[in-house]
Amino acid sequence: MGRGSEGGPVTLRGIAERLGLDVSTVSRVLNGPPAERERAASQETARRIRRLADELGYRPNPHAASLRTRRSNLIGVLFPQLSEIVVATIYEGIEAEATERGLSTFVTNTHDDPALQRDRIGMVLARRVDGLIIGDAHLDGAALKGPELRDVPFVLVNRRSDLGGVSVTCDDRLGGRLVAEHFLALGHRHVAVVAGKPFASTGADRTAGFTERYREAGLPIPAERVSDSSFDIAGGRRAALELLDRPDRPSALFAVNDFAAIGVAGAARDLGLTLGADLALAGFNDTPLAAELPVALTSVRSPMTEQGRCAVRLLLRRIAGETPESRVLAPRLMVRTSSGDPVGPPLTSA
Amino acid sequence: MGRGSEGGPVTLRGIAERLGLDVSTVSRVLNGPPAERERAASQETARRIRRLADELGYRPNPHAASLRTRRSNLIGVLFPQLSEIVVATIYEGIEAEATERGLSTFVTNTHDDPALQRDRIGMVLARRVDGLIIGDAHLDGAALKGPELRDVPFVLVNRRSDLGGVSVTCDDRLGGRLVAEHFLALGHRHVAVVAGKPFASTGADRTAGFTERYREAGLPIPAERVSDSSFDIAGGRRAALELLDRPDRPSALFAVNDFAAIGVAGAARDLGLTLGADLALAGFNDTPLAAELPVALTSVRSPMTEQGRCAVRLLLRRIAGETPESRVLAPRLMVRTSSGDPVGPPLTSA
DNA sequence: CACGTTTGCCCAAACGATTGCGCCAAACGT
DNA sequence: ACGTTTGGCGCAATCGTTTGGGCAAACGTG
Repeated sequence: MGRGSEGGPVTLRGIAERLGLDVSTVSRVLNGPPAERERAASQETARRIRRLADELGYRPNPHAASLRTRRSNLIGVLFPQLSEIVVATIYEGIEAEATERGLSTFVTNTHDDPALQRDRIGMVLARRVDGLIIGDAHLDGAALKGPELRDVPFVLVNRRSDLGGVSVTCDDRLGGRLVAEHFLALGHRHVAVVAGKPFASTGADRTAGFTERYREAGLPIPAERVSDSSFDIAGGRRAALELLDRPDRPSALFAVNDFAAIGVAGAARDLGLTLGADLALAGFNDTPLAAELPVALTSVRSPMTEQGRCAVRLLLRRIAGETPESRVLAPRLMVRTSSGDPVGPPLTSA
Repeated sequence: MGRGSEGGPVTLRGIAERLGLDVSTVSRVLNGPPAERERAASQETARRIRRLADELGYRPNPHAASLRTRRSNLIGVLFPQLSEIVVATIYEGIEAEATERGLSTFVTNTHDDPALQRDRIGMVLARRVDGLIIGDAHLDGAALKGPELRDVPFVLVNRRSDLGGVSVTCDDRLGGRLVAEHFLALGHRHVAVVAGKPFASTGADRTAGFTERYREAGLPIPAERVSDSSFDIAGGRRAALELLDRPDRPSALFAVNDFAAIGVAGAARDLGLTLGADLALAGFNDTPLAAELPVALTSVRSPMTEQGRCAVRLLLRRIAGETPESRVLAPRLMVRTSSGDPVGPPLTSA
């Protein structure tokens, strides 16, 4: 960018002047909607414009355009923590789809702190984004109620909210059921859940699906067998110690997240339990790590990149004024060594 | 944003009109540099302006400002892949520091593909960023030579380039030496390296530091004991199989990255080797995972968040026209179970 | 040949801020 | 009493686009 061998800056005006044309003509040819690009000038003129623009390396100034059109082609993306691989992977999908569609993204971490959530929403709105993708929603939708979001399109991703709003999520409830089904088939009667944070629909729904299925099988899971936790290794470890270090130890454990599951695995090892033999374990998300762990981890695969891409597509439709349906993507159970062999006859009541 | 109970849009002009003032006055009071904020209006007027701005929820339009000032307060950030935790963590540092300083970031993945790198540099420049943080540099600096970067400030992070340019990195060479030192102290004569991609200074320098130290100790490492790899689990596994599945198996292995190390661990397991006993292993980056693995991984801790923050600070100085020194942050060796006990007398020639 | 209709362009007004300059009145110095 | 500051503002140009109107010439039609 800069000036093209003098003759004025490389802007529409610069080009227009060199060519003895008006900026409007140049604008229409270079940046106009396809229809206008054709009709705006003669073949010959259009060619000259495009050639010069090319030579000078013209790039439309997005600030000027946004100022005029009130459209920034920018979207804001909120996540609790980008260094979590699940989140990072979803974001990769978002970024890929956004780039393909000519959008740029601002992404920011809110650490699940409601104050930060509001704050960052304010920041991205101040940047005049066209819409938001919210990946850190809490079930109560606290940060979503603010007046700022009244008339800005947004979609939720990964986590839904009880407040409603367009969202794209994995079918977490079904994912939980799949694990329950698997454990039931293996004959596990006493099971427990490392449930994640209660404000996150991911953990809550996975837990709900799992317990629901066990209830249906006539084996309701007592409350003390469901332990909240953070979604990281340390959280899984803590919860596991609580659940496992007691006489009536469950024979199978469902961690709603692979990292929590890794923590569980660590705790199990510390307690002298062998995964797959003394304890069946399943995680969620089928992180690249899962299959590579010393004892390969049974996990529910959820389409993360696709979730991100989908969120962008839905957001674009929202921006266009539509109100698309929320999307729920199908999970798939990946059975591996950690869930071990049957410990008894199948308990599936179906 | 919108209109504040009618009376015009919430812009400087809107506010000025309601107050019977000129936009310039309002601008200076609200957005001017601290010095002007004081002198621009009387205490009383300033108060009225600020009150109304507050009531209406005024937010300066960044597009308008950028158009005028040619300063966008935007920076572009390039990384190979954000779903890699090392990268994601560095980015967290960048994002935090940037936000604190009123900057927003565009971050994008280039997958170490030179074509994509150029492409994305073009994209962020088209967005008129004030500067770039480049986290995907190749040693040959291929993507850095383009004319686009001639007059845009940038700093490298994580990886340096042979072309020079301001960078902030971990002292990777020293990190490699630390591991070598450790292995030597444990008496390992036959060692090997999972070296990462040769175009990344991280892997190259860590490998160089390691081999250098062994050479100094009079135990040069033959070339076939240094195996290139990708930085992920699969890469580590492949390289490890190549290095370990042979009669003259090394007794210690240095993987230049924790994920590669995890891959190595997997391969070792498959070969029936016990980490810490049959094979000493060290990784790099001290990922949160390292300490939590079934066999806790010895790893070199590198200050990742700090690297990100530092990059932003350096970039700001570059933008201000200075030419700060590159920074090299100190690594620290975290010894854990995976490197095991001594296998012989110390070999340290020092 | 008169009369619509394209074609091919130009005019000019936005969009919302920033900033050098100028102006007027009151306060001040001598 | 008369310049000179200084405080407190306003004027107006500018950044680079977009876009609804025009307007003349060329063209098609009857």
